[in-house]
Amino acid sequence: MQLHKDDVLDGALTILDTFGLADLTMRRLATSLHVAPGALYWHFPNKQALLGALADRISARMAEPAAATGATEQVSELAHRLRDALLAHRDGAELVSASYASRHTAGLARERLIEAVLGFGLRHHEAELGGLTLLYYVLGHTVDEQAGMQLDSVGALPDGVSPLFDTPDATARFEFGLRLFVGGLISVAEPTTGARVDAPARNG
Amino acid sequence: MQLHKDDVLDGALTILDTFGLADLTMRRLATSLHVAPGALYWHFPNKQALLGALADRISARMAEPAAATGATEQVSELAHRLRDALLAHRDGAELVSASYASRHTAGLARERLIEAVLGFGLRHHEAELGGLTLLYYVLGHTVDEQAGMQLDSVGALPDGVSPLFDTPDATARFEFGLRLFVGGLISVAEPTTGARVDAPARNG
DNA sequence: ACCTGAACACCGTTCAAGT
DNA sequence: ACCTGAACACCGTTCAAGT
Repeated sequence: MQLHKDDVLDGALTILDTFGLADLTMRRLATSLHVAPGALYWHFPNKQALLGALADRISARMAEPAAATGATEQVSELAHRLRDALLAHRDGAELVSASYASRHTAGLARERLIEAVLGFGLRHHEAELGGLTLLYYVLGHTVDEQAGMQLDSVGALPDGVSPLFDTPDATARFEFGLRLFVGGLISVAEPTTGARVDAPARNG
Repeated sequence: MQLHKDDVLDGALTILDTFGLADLTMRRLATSLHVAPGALYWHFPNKQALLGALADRISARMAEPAAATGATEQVSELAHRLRDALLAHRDGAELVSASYASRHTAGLARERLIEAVLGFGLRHHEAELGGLTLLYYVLGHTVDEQAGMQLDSVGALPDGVSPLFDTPDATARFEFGLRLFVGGLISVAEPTTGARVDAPARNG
């Protein structure tokens, strides 16, 4: 049986979900696929590239543009979609975050977020920066949230004290940052002196 | 000659600046200090703790509260101070970011940022979330910026094409995110219907 | 084209034993 | 109290050689 790129990624995702990112090693992955470690290097040039491809798979649902109509709703929809995608896999946030930092990702989420930010009436250049800012927020928040879950589940925290990471309001906390971001976008979008459709006036 | 915690951190910082985070290994560090690898484990329980202490040293200048008077100015001052501290050492952003994620840091920057956000009139709980949001932004942006610098200097990019990371306007890009954030803080701080001193009205 | 075998040059961590 | 020696159980990557 021939080994394909997708088989490798399937195996990698299984190890990730079962044992976590620290245990996702080339040797372990090779063993689980019943091949020699060197075999993986025919399909991927190195481990970073493999992890990047895995990050892209985890972020796959970011390929679709936002369905909502308003700019605020689109931003919110995409941010939630990304967070949900990251939370769907053990260490998903850490993996995708690291892949973005090392530039071994296609950057689907980034593209989509920038598109949505464009809906606030910013120019290209500023929408790019705004989209990146949102990406940093979603990744940072979700890495933190997921790290907290791990600590909780491993019992590293004193009994009953999950100070920041009670799962009930993790979503509410996430949404606060989203409102903050949207408020910022609105304030940055409108020209210093009035004259925009639905947005309030700002003083310099 | 006795080995002290601070000697270990000095050595670690030298390796970090000279060779980067990937080459900062316990064995290499031990060699540079003329001790056996095991010696390090008398001073630090494990590598993560050592890196956390190093992150705290890099962030040391965040101990001092902001000197500026306005809330906006304080946030800006602290954000710049943190970014500057991270950029002062090779892979500084990556190291501090990882240490925050793994909770092996004292969280000086976090505390200071939350304090400054409090100046916008938010309640405790919201100021904490706002401070974290700002922390995510500064870390995310600076990791990205520093990673770009690395790629540039290693010549991994086609000649003359430093698409996002021309050092000239990296600071300007950073400040755009800051304005975005401050705008968001203002919009979140003011009660839904008018009645705040210097801030504009928002429609729900 | 795709993979194995075997090596190269490393890791972090532990722990008895020394001083 | 502080450190060495030596081991344990791993890593990522390369590459001649096989099919």
